[in-house]
Amino acid sequence: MRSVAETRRGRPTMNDVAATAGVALKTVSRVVNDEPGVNAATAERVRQAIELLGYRRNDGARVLRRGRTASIGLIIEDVADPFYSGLSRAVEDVALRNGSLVFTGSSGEDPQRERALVLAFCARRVDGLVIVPAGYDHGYLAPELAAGIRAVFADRPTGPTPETDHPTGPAFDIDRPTGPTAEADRHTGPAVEVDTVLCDNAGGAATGVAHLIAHGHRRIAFLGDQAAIFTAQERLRGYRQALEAAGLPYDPSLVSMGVPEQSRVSAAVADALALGDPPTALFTGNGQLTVAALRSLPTPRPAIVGFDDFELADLLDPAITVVAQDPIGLGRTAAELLFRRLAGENGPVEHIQLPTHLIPRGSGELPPPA
Amino acid sequence: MRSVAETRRGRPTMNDVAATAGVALKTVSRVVNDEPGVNAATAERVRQAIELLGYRRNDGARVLRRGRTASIGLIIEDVADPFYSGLSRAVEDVALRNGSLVFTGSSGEDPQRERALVLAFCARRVDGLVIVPAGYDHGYLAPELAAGIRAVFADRPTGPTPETDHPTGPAFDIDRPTGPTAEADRHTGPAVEVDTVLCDNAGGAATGVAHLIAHGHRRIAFLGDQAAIFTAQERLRGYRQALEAAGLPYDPSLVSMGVPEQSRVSAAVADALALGDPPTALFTGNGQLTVAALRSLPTPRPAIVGFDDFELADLLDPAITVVAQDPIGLGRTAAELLFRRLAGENGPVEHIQLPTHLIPRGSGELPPPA
DNA sequence: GTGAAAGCGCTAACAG
DNA sequence: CTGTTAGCGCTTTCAC
Repeated sequence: MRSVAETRRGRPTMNDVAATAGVALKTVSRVVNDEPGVNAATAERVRQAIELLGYRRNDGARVLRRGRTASIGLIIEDVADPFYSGLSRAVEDVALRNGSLVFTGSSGEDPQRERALVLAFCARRVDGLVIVPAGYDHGYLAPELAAGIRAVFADRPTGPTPETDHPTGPAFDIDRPTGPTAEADRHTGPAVEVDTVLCDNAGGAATGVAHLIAHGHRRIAFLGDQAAIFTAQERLRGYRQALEAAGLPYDPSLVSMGVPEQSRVSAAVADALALGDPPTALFTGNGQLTVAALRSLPTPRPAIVGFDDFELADLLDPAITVVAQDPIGLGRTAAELLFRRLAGENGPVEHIQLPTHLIPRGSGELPPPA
Repeated sequence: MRSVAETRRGRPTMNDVAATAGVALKTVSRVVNDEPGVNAATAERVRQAIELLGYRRNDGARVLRRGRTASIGLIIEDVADPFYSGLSRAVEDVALRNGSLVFTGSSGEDPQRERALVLAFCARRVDGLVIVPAGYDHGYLAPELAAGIRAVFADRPTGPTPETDHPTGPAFDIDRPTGPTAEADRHTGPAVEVDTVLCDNAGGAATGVAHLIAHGHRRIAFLGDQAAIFTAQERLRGYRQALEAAGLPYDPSLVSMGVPEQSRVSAAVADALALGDPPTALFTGNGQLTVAALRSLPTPRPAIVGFDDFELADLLDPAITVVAQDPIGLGRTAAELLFRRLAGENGPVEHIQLPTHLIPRGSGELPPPA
């Protein structure tokens, strides 16, 4: 046995500390982990050796022995998106409160990358996962779940895409079917049953559209995210529900689904306004789309209501009426559910839905042009 | 030796796979790691066993054996702040490209939490760290650095705060000395020498203030973040440089440093405008402060230039002139430097400075009232 | 109170 | 091409 850490390369180990303090390995372990049953003087000697050597416990080795890693994985679409960064922060806070560290990864709406990240996290033996899924097929999760890794889906569910239930019909801008979400991602593995925390996408969108209808609009354009994304589908569904409830026809030429890029949005807006019977109001399906639409619309802008609140919505002129969801609540709820599961709560699978609320600020209360 | 995984609790191990496939442990290891020198048929048999058992390599054990964890830690102030979320995403992308995973933690400007997070990451034996420091004293890092963990500081440096070199004097709003950054955080440990990537805070602020001066302003208020924060100090320094270069006096009653909360900012703005000789223009020290100031200022707003670009700055009326820094560039540069270090590049400590640039949009070109 | 031995799941270094 | 042995740094079990 080597006497002092100097001899070794790399970090000092418990063995080094033990040798320096002149005690057995196990005693060091007891001190490091605050286990009872160590003589105060001995403990002090050990602490000095720890200080001297700059020893720090190797949690990797500890984990290997104990099983639990005290870390969770978080997969979102993009940390840089304010919606997900709020969610992230909430998850992180809950994790910290539960003594857990967080691995974060951005899928960028790519199911392959989502899968790779999840599996990488699982290989690190995270205790659990909070996933905002990019794809629908999570068969790859089955062995992990079977092995005891807990997962909670946030913002979007897993399972068969409801897409086919709500055909969007021809749109005034063609959706790109080439997005990464579109390929090879339908039911190729066993379905997984997991806890889910969503917000009321359809209800929120219906509320927003009904608000425009209440202010006299009868032709309302809908600008949505890629049709393959669950929330985009649900919000479109809400739009249709609101129209139907008001006895208004559904006109596919008023609907555009696709990537939330400025160029696409500008084109979609231009196309809509060029229609023979143009819309007098616009409902946008998420924060990015709202902002992009604002950049595209001629001034004075027509009436607009957006899904998602965003910073400065209140400072624009007119201020922007939005259907706000609660990304922090979403993250917190999902993470808390995860930690309850990890703590041993083994009830049936939960599906939680969070409410949205309309914030009237001006842009949604504009009347149609006379 | 147990024959099949069924007998065991938890996940199957290489041993289980070996038993199932009827080969030795090492052969499984070779297959799992794509090492050469395995008979195709044998490899296939192993792969089938892997599939059958749902085996997934335990990277924790692998790490224990190999030393490198293929993970890095990222400590920022708050993921939910757009500046840091952009930086995060950039770090994450570089890490992914280098086959590494990212632990993320938000310090919330609390040096204690920063320290706790860093040490937790180190206990997990991350290979390296990208740190946006909340405090100045990083003596606690010394043993980790000595043990071979590499660290790069981003956005802010370590070491003695330059605060005393640039006294702010009395301010029109009193800075809260109670912030977590203020306490017990000065030079209590050995100084550490680490790579640093900053942006040109002083130069950027000077450019912004000079821009206002060029448009005829002679009394310009400065609204900064907490005086203990490096970037806040540097930007104030730039403000003073610009005044000096223009032969304008420095008037402490025009300067307010403190937390970027709406209530404080509103009070600061009100106080400034209530002065006998009020400012005709405002320079704000970061994105949060700019937004809070916009909410506080009477309309029509006086001239304003903000440090940091922000979404929708171009959509306000007038659009907001800003000194833009590049959070993505900051994150990318820091992460790339870190991975170069991890790859063995052992040159002298680097201190990289990234440029800022002025984006004139209208608010900074307003003349003083006649 | 303290310690010795075994082993978590894997890879490195050698055999065969 | 395949297998055996040792041991990464720690915790667990049980003996002293």
